[in-house]
Amino acid sequence: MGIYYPLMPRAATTTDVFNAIAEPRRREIIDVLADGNEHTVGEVVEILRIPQPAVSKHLGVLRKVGIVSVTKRGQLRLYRLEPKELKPVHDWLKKYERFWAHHFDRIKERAERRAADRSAQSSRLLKDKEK
Amino acid sequence: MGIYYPLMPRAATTTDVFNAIAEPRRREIIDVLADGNEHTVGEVVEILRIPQPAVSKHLGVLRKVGIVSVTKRGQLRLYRLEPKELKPVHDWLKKYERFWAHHFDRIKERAERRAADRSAQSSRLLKDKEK
DNA sequence: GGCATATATTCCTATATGGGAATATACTAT
DNA sequence: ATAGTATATTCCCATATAGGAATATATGCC
Repeated sequence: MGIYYPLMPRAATTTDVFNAIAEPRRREIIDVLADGNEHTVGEVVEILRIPQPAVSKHLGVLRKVGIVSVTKRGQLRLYRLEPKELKPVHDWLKKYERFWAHHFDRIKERAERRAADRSAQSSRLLKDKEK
Repeated sequence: MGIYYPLMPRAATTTDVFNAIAEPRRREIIDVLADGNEHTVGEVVEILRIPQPAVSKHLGVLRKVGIVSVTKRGQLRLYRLEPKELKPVHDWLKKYERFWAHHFDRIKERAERRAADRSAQSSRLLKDKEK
């Protein structure tokens, strides 16, 4: 008896692309595959100087999420980037692009004006507050 | 005695922007702040229907990373998005944009593919040499 | 002062790491 | 078969959650 409380600890790295690319080494691996060609585990190991088991594990995470695909050739595993899987991240960021893309447009200007107004107002409100 | 082996478990969510935005609820919070205006914790709570302590904690993470800034006004905390902090993610993704952005630009794609082939070839040559 | 409101913090716990070391598996060549 | 190479998997463990509940810390109002 008793109520079942479903806990939600930190999400698995294989949950989605956002979690998968949070790990720096995985981003490095992705960067190695960025040329669009297939690369063996050994190549990644040699380029990044990361222990082979670590590379295999990270590639496993990327594969589960779909960011990379694998092809067997003999004893080799040829990993290839599936860049379209990164698009959701880019799409989410699209909304914020404008904030740093155009430094001279009205957005920043308006934000600064608002901040100035509020600053004046809150100084007034918060005046004689001391303890 | 024995050697001290520094372990490196999963990085903290406050390590960098990539880790901070891996959590879906934090992205939702960011989206609420996306209008560029200041929002109180209560507003976020009401909009997203997330328990207040959870919102405060998530905002704390975002603040540590610098994605949001806070201003006190009375008992209120006014949170504001600092979108420029998201730029590193966008910059990293820039490299992959071409894979989904220009589906009709065959010329550019082929040129890049050829360049990639060349680079891969020289990598392989280098590797064989070391062996 | 006394009380309500807004927000932050603490305590708890199940879960998921990422790295190292060792081992297993699969394939190749002789 | 035997040995060697390429890659994956397993075991172990210190660390960091995210959520819920309860509590603490302001601050505002009368």
